[in-house]
Amino acid sequence: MNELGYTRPTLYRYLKSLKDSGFVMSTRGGRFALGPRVVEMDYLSRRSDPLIAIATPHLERLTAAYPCTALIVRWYGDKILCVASIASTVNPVSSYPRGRPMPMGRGAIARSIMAFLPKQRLMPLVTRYAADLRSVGVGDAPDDILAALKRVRRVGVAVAFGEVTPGAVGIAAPILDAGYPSASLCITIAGQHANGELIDRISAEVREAARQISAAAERETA
Amino acid sequence: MNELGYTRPTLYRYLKSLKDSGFVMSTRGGRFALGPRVVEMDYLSRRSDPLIAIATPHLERLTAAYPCTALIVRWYGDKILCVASIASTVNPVSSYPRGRPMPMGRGAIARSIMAFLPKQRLMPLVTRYAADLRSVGVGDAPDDILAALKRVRRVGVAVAFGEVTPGAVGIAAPILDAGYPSASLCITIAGQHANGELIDRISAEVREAARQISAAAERETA
DNA sequence: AAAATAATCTCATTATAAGAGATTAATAAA
DNA sequence: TTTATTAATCTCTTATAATGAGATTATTTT
Repeated sequence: MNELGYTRPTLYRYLKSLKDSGFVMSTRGGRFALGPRVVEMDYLSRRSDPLIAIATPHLERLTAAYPCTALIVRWYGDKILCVASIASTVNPVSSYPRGRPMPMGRGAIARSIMAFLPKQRLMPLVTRYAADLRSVGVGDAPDDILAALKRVRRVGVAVAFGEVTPGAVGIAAPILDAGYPSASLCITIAGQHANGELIDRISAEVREAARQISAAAERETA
Repeated sequence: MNELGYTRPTLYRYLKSLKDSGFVMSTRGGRFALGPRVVEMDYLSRRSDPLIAIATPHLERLTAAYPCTALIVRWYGDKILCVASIASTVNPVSSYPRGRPMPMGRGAIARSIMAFLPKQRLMPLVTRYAADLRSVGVGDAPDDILAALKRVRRVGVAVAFGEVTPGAVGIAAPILDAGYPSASLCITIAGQHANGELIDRISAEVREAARQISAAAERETA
């Protein structure tokens, strides 16, 4: 009542309706929690997402080849969200399970997507996240940032050192749908394992895997 | 329009509203899919569920000890749903990821819960799922079924051979909240590995783990 | 460039949700 | 066990918001 300003009978009906439809459930002590419908819907979402089906074998292959965490992160226009994640080790340096939001202004994933955005879509983001982008050393002026993103676009992968998780190196390449980024494939490795040669090798693999996923997804949804 | 009988402008608004709130997203070719909000909500649900937090170490311990799949299945009054699942092997005999509904009339999990239900809650289920219960050999008449459930209750675990997944043995014990079953802990092993001695050993572990989870959950939510 | 189709908007009507208050159930105190 | 207190649920009127017909604008297709 305090939070939403509705009266008792109204909230009673809301909660009853949400309970009856399974989106909310009541727990001990008159509390409420998200209900079974949420769990089922995410299951349906996972099962019906062609991107996850296509990408999973690649994530498995990459986590088998390197001690890393492999992620698929979807781009939803204004935010990015991990939708699939596999780790080689039980205690990975970086833990981004499905559903955990990722920052839009920092990290390899965000840059791998921004670098492939058309200028019109990109500029509002550069403005909005200017402080974040500056703080991680991408560039000070908008022109510097744009130049850095142009380099990412040319190379096809973005690399970030501890921008999202301290001590973790992220290597990400965009998954493109009709030329526009719809998601990103990212490999995260522990900073102490990382050296230039390893990063280059993983970068090449990530770029190629993202390319294959893009092509397969495009075939599927065409 | 065919499915729901609404007119075009109404469905346009529905879809727009669902898209704006992120529950639905549009995909290539004018199609729709479940959106980011669903994914985020399931993440919140996982993070805030004390049962999952408490049970996860037990699932990890059990999957490390035996080649099996360990599940936590929540009971929602009228249906049961897997909410947490860990497998020892990459290709487990039985695959029940989070969100996949489980049958209510068959299997160790269903029986482990039904056996601990008060008679008033139990009877409608026995009637509703009589055919299923009969088909898996629990009993023919309601009295036989009740007697079988009473045995489960005395022993504290339910064991089922290939009732849900052919070739899989399920061993389940209820997680009790204030004396009432709220979930079930289940270990699934491949039928060919199973022998009486192993099943007895796992049964004892499952019963004890479920007891510990119940006690810890009760302490948390009291 | 024109035609056809799909997407979005406007507005009057209708249906439905909101809140006030009453009633019933559940819990605590005597 | 009875009474007092609090919480949960229900009923009904009013006000609000959703609906669908049709118009308008955008997007493809020819």
